[in-house]
Amino acid sequence: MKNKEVAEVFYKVASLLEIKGENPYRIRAYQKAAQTIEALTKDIEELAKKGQIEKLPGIGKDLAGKIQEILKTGTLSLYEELKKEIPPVLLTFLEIPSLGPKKVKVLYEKLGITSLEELEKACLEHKVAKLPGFGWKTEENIIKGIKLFKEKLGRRPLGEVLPLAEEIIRVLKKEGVVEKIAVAGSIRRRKETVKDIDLLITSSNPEEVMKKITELPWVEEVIALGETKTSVRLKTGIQMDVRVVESDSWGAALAYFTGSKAHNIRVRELALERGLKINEYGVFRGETKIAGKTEEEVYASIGLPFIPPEIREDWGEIEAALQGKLPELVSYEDIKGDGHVHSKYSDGTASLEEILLKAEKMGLSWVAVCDHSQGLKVAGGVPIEELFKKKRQIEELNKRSSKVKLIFGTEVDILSDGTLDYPDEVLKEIDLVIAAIHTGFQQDEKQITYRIISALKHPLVHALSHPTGRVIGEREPYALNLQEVLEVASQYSKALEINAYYKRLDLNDINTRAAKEQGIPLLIGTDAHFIDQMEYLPLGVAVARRAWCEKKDLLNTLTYEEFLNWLKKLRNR
DNA sequence: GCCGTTTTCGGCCCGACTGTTTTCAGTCG
Repeated sequence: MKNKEVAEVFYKVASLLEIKGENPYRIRAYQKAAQTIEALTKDIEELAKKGQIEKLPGIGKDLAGKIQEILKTGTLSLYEELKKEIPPVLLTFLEIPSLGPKKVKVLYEKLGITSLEELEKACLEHKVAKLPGFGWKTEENIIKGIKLFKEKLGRRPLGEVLPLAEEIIRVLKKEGVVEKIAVAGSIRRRKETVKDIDLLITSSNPEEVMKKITELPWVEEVIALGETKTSVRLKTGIQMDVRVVESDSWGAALAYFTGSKAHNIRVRELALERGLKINEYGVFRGETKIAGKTEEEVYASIGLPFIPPEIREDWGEIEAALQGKLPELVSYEDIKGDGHVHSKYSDGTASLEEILLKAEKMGLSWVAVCDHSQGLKVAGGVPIEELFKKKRQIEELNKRSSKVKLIFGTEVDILSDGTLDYPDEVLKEIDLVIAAIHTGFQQDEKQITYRIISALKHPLVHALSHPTGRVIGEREPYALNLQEVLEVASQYSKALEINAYYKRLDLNDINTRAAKEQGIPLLIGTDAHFIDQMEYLPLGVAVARRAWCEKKDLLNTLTYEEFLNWLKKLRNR
């Protein structure tokens, strides 16, 4: 899949054109195309071969040609030309808060700055403040911005920020100054990483709310303080933006601040076609406000059904909504089991009893205990004799437990030659066999793909755990031909895991959607090594929802008996 | 650079806040 590479070139071209001061709509065209390509569930090379790229939204003759060029030559002549004009290091400047394309251009042209160090030095020597459009305040902000950038305070995993946002909401509710309060932005859309916390509030006393916000114990610094909008930086480094609106505008504001930007643009364009104007205050025909109190009302005003936040990405939801073909997304309430947790038998910290108890508290009816296999010594892989002790203990516990059942499973290691870490006569005694790669990450694409495909074809294997091996912000996916893996999984009806651990979320949203489109069964597993990590289950559901999954797409929605049946039937195929 | 039952040219989403200027550009979401 070259999709990511092609999108990356377009994003960079867009940014370079921005610094150059090009036509903003031309820039948007590149950004829009990059987004479209990034979100494709099909291989761009395949589409190109079939001559179908020009059918993609926002991609015309010119961009189609440029995609062909990238696929053919590995780069783009326009991009190479632009790099000669504008040093690509300036692209990193754009990530510094308070610096945008216009200011970066001035810094480069007037002071010849081409590195972060030079920029910092120029600020300290007060050369920057003297530039047109700059001042001492801007200079200060750039110095601060460089510091933040160096600390790499970019996007954080959702699983890290969501609990903080929820805690802040709890505290504000307790203070009693807010009427309605909700989180918006990419957190509400449940994107796997988020840049900031967006809070939306209604209150009869906005000033009081703003004051309370700036006084919260998590706040490090106040960035902006206005009548309806306040931005603060929290001690963890993340930014929080708060908007206070009239309750009459709640729905319009919530829709507006939930985004995504691309989704909002499409919604507004639709509104314009219908002679309406949408902003964060409401939907207007001329001067008359015709909607805004609820999100449902806002969507209805332009003839659309309510679109769930998780799929507001302009990945086809507008078209689906117009045709009445929106999916009925799976919900957390549909989930009956966790497909992958670890116990003390391997490197987990919880006993089987504790897992059972936790599952009951969470309202689950089954949990698959999939410990590591014998060879994975660093993760306390379970020797064969121990395995059967575990099996007996699970049977005992299941007899006594009526509400929750444990499933005897393993996360068997796929060895570097593609064979499995338990012999077949052992594997066939295990009710759920999930295969995974834990070693040899450096192997080339051919070998890793071969290993995974061999495992998927193995008649005793049910599923593949954390299929791409990525760890958010820490480790890239291993070299893998995912397209081939999907084809084999589909052909053999094997399940792919949505690993719900907050740093993995693997498969991710786009890949999950590709799997779903090929009819591949999906299994959410928290991969919990500590008992509380089972609470990451909703993050897995969020990935599934972002991938347009319905109840039928997830094995987790099956009852205990139904799931056991599925496991058995797969082996009898 | 894309796009089209008002169109093949002239549009292209919308507003808050800051900082630098004295009426608005730049940044951000």
